[in-house]
Amino acid sequence: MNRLIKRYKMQYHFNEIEAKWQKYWAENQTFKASNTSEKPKYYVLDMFPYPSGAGLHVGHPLGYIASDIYARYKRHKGFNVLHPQGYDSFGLPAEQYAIQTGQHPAVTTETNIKTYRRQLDQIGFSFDWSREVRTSSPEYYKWTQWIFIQLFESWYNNESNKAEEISSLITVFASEGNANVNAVCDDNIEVFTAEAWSNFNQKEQEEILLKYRLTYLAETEVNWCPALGTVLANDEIVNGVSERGGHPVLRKKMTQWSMRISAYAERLLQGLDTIDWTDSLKESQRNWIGKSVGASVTFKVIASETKQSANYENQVIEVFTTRPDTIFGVSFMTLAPEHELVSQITTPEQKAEVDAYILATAKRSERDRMADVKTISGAFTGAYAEHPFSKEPIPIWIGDYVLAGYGTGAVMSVPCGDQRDYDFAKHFNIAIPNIFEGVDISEEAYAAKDNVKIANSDFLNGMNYKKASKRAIYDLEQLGQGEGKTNYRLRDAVFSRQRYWGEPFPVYYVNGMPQMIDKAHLPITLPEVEKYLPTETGEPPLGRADVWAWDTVNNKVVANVNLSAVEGEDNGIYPLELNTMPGWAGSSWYFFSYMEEKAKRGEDFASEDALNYWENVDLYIGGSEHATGHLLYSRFWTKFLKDKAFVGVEEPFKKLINQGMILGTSAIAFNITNVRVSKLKEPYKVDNDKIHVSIESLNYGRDTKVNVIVSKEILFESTNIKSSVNSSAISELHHDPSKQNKLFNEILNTLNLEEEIKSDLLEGKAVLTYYINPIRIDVNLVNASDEVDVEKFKSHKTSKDYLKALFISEENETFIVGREVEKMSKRWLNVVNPDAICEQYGADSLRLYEMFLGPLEQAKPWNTAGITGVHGFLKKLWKLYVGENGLNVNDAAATKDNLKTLHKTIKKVEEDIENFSFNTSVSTFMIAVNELTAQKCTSKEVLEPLLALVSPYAPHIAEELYSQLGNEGSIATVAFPKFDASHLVESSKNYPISFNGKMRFTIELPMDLSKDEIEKAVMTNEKTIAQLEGRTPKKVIVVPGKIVNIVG
RNA sequence: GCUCAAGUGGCGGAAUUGGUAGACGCGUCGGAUUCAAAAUCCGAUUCUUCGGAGUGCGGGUUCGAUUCCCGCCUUGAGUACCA
Repeated sequence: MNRLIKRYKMQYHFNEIEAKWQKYWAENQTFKASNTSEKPKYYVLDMFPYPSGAGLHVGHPLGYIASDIYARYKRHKGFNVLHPQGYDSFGLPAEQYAIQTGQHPAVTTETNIKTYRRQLDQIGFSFDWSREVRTSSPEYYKWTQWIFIQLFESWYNNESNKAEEISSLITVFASEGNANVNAVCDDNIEVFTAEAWSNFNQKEQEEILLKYRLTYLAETEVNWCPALGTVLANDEIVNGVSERGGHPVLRKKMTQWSMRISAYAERLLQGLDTIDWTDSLKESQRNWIGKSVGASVTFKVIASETKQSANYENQVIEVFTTRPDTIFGVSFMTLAPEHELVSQITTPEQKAEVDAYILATAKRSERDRMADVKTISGAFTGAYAEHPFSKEPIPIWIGDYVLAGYGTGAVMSVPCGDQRDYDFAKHFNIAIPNIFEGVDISEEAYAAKDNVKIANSDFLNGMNYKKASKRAIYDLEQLGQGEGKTNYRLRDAVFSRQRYWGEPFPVYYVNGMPQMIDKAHLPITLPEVEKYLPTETGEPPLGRADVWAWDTVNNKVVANVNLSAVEGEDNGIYPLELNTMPGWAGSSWYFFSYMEEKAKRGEDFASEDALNYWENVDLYIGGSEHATGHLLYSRFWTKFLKDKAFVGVEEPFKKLINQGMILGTSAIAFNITNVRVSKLKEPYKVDNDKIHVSIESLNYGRDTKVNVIVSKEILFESTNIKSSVNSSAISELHHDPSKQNKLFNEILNTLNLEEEIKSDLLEGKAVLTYYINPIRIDVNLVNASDEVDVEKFKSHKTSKDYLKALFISEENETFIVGREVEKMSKRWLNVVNPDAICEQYGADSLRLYEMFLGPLEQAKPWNTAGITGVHGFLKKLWKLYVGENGLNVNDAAATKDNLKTLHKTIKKVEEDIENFSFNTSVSTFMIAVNELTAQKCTSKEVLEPLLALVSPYAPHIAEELYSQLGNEGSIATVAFPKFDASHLVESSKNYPISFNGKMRFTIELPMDLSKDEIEKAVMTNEKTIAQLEGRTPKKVIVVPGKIVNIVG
């Protein structure tokens, strides 16, 4: 009995060990970061999760494990590490759940967070939970509201190139008007004098200031769905109706808050050069910002020679061009079919054609119009524009290759310099004037800017691109028909949402003008509502709140009944804003909040000391889907906060790594339905594995209700399907009666056919026909060899449709599924939950396996099959330290081989972590343990440092073994072992001997031989002589320490 | 269409500045142990006509190419014909 207990104690009981150390870490606050330290700082951050009701699946922790390894590694390397975690807990799913169930989103969010926390804790992350942040907690969103107010109180000064207090702008307005103000602001602001400013009433002044503020109210076009009472994103709309429910959607103007992110376009672009992000990510931000330098040019619309119409007067078309140097090459204008001028300038003769074209365009998606470059289409409006210099008439066309959403929605078309314009001109027989000296444009346009001189262009003749552009802009300015312009695609970001579960705005309205609530009264907390839907009058859910008015006398939120009912009467109580902030508000600055200890987040969102100490995030890991949303907005807010001296850094994230998606491996079985027997007109023919039949009569009378589920191999053998059936394929198959195999026989038996029909079938006078329909089987019912536990499947909750189905297994009675890699989702029954893995194999196995799957940044399929490999490794590791009779580790001197293995491992693991190549480290550990086991190593001198190497990857087992070696406390801050190259020095080398570059055999030679000595030794070797078969080599290449290559 | 990735055994994937392709793990096969199973351990495992061939395809540079260059093909992700 004692022996059994002892034996039990000596085994690797991961569940006990992991629970023990997780408790230890929590109780001892092992990973609590300090804001004062002698050590250098290092800030490792994950993109915080949205706590959904579904909980974590194995895809979520991938990035967390990687960042945790890095954080733990940095602690071993002597850094003061900040590695916090929190929740992005405002969001749509909680709200939708609330709409369905009436449960308060705060309640479901709290429940979900508990689940997430439990799941995260069981994986053993070294998070400093004392600094947790939740975007939906009032203590946190107080500061989100405060930042919003700061944006409202700021304008962007182009002279100083930063955001400044709005008061400085008011001072300028009062002293000299706005004529000399160089600000980022709305278009079309009227110039006023100081005197005019002081004569404006308060409301007029506020209206003007709003055009300058960094957050402002503006009319924005949105996709309004009246039936759902909400605004939809572009991809929520399919064919003009809502994806959910298919309700009509209309474009509607709404007054919404916007963020003047365009003010920061240039700095957001330039800042990319200073940060260590992947090129592809930087590139997508560059594309999103979309800078192009060129000119804006105004063309007057004129009547053509004969058609005179009043409509044309004073109409102009504004275009933006990056090639003002080619202005004399313009031979037509192209407007987007949606351009507002189209209806006004189209001549009666062209109206029918233009209308038809607009209608046709409206049916095409933007993606469609974009991807299809082969189909050239367009219509002539009948109207003309006047060339600004030559005064020649230029025909105005519409074409769907011009998009309304970009720039002005109009193009000056230069066919000789732009391939799309060229193709369009060719197609519609429009002139293609050549304005390039010595360039042949008979086949295609010449789009290059360099090494070409402009010709046939009046005063631009002989100039290059740069000079001609400059001159053209100068002359356009003289005419008042253009100016040099830098265009950014980046548009101001809409900041209002018609939702409940988001940050309320700290805003109330007096005479329709927004007023900010003073910082002292923040946070303005979410009011209670009885339903989370929009109001019947189309107001956002906050319109349902009864207590949602601002009392400016007592500075508190009061009941709506107190609002002045009578026009003109003012009791100091005003309506509050009904919109809430978008999801990205809270996530645009949370990384600064972590820098301060929770207890000290009162007076400021973080103290100056804390912000100065931690500066910015050293390493940020998250998904690439945030490339142009979160990662751009965070950079914007950081730059703004820097301008206002609230933080000290220009960029939030120094280094950024995207983890790849983990895909699911679906299990696919084949469902056979609609089984019929059909009489044939003439005998079937089989040709190239295809069965040709001519059916005389469908069925022998009836449709059978047989439902057959077939194992993969049986199906492939029995039918002409040769490889995997596409997951969505449904195909009708005629069964080849000559193949009287298991599938055929089993179906036949269940059909209970009359003898006559049966014999017809067997004689080939009739044919068996059925549909094959791939169905998914929950991956948790399938083992590593793709075998399904059929009995379990029949009783599983996902199988109710197949209760009466006939299962046809392989000859050996196993049931095999096909595999298909697709996105991991509930819908495909391929979700693997980390809980089950932690329970069965332990957190250390999960951590190692997620890393072992492949390179962090690549998308990869999850297949539980391989987890036994890493789990086996952990068991071997354990056995290396703990034998059946107790600890195997002693003070024995390390052998040369022991040290070689250890230092080889130190070197590789350190390199791997620095390069974020975690998958290769796991292999390295396996090799090290295999080698040390073979060497029967028991030396503490070797085995203790090995634990520090393993600790970032598999922290629980490392802690346990470290303590079993007699150490006190945690391994977490033990120094990372120092690599000593002297242990890897070899005295001989096993030289690969190649013939014409192909390795044939190896020869062991001392390392200190000279080139000639190596050549001699190799050439006199009998294997070489045998390989040469008497030939004399032309050349012998010797690279000492590397290779010998014999040519000839 | 454009941009960015990526194509290596049955599978996930290794391979330093160009120098032994397929490390490590899974799976499979064979063996040991066991009454049996689990667990564990050992061995084999790119293909091959046994000469060789081979890293998506076709060229090139080189003594030597998974790696560098040119041209293509396929897959994935993003996308906004950016004028």
